[in-house]
Amino acid sequence: MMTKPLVNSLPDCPVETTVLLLGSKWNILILRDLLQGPLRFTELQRSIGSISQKVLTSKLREMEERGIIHRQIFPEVPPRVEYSLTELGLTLKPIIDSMYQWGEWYKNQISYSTDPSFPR
Amino acid sequence: MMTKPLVNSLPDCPVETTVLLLGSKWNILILRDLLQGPLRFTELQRSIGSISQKVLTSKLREMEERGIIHRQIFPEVPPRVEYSLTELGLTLKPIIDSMYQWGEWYKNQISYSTDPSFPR
DNA sequence: CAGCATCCAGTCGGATACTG
DNA sequence: CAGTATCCGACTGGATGCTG
Repeated sequence: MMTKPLVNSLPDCPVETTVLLLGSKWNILILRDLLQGPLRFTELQRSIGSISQKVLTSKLREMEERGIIHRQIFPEVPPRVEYSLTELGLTLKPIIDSMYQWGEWYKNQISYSTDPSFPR
Repeated sequence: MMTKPLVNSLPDCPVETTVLLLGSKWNILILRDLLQGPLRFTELQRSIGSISQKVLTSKLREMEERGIIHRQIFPEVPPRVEYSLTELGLTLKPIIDSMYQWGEWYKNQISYSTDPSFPR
């Protein structure tokens, strides 16, 4: 299951390690979408919403190298490629979940506090 | 407690909202360190380890604007400034915790799998 | 469809010098 | 100590055109 590590020597701090492996905001959004199940390239691009083809490709390659996602090629015409999470990728679910929960809570706070009928 | 929102309209997706508010890797490391208690500017810079003064300043201002951290100035000579988490900042703890746990687990996996005596 | 190659603007972030 | 100001190189990421 485990492929090559991110760098030769990981940071001492576990949080820093995680941040390093997660990478950018794009990687997190890809992760979020693939947690719902496998997706094709174009589907992923659409579900993320605003990512360019070039960036999506490079982030997918990066995550594949790190053993987070799996790339399945179906030799058809037209070509079909499906991306899915590896076992390792799935282990990141709790992090995405905690982000989801916080984001939901935060958005509620915001909408309450900007609601004119918000109690004082 | 709640200050001005990050943007006028937050993304629909809670995960994306969280990612946006967290910002960069630097913000996360600042958060990690301030979860241990208030720190002065130089202490923070040292505990993060490799951040330049310019970046640290800008990230602190950004997080202050978003209501995540509090900046306390003590009118002394030499000047003293302490940074701490706000109530809102503290609510992010579960996210950092989940990152910590995952990172720790991951580092263990790596070290086992590269250990020559790793059982087959 | 799922890319790769190229160009190019904008941002990030380090280094350095200076200040209340 | 805790910054601000400036310069500048490196990286990020969008747009466009082409391909198996």
